[in-house]
Amino acid sequence: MSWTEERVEILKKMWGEGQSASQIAKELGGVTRNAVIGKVHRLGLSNRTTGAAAAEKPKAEAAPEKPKAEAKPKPVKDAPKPEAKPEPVAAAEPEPASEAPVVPARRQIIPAGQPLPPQPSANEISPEALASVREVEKKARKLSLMDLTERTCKWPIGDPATEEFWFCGLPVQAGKPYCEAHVGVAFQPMSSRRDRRR
DNA sequence: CCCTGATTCGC
DNA sequence: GCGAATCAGG
Repeated sequence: MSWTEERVEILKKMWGEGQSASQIAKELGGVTRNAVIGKVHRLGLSNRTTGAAAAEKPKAEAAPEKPKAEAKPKPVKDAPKPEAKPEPVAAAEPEPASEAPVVPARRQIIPAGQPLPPQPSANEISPEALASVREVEKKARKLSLMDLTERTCKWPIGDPATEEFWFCGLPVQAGKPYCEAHVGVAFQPMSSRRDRRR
């Protein structure tokens, strides 16, 4: 495979979207992530960070010193990875944009945007699934956030505010973000939409 | 061990 | 220009 304009366009687009080199390579096919990264660099569109420092590396090269790699200024902060998430946010306020003259005595608004983990609300989940979940949690690999990958169950266990918190980490079910047991409770049969009495 | 990007260097 | 090998790191 060669870098046709078309393929380069895809590369640029995906890289711009924050896709990883491996993902791009997968998409393009016929190339490895190394090839993608190499191309990215040759195209000069590496630093994906926003206001990344541009000018740098005033490194002087003249001394026949050791070709040992040194000085690797990498201010690149980890960009938030938009992984597959249950998208919690929903309410979209038009916001008249008019500023409030006086701050209300109290704010009754609870800070929204809570990435509340999809905890199994003790709803009507098949007792079977619940059982397997409890079982699975015993076997959880107890992975930290860093250890999560595309193929590790991302089901949170415990309270994030305590030491008692980790992720399941078992092998995920193809495609899904969770292991089989957790997929069972995460994606409900769509039947339990009991209308709440009001 | 899984993954990420960065760099080097023979081709 | 290309990309495998390697490096450095989460």
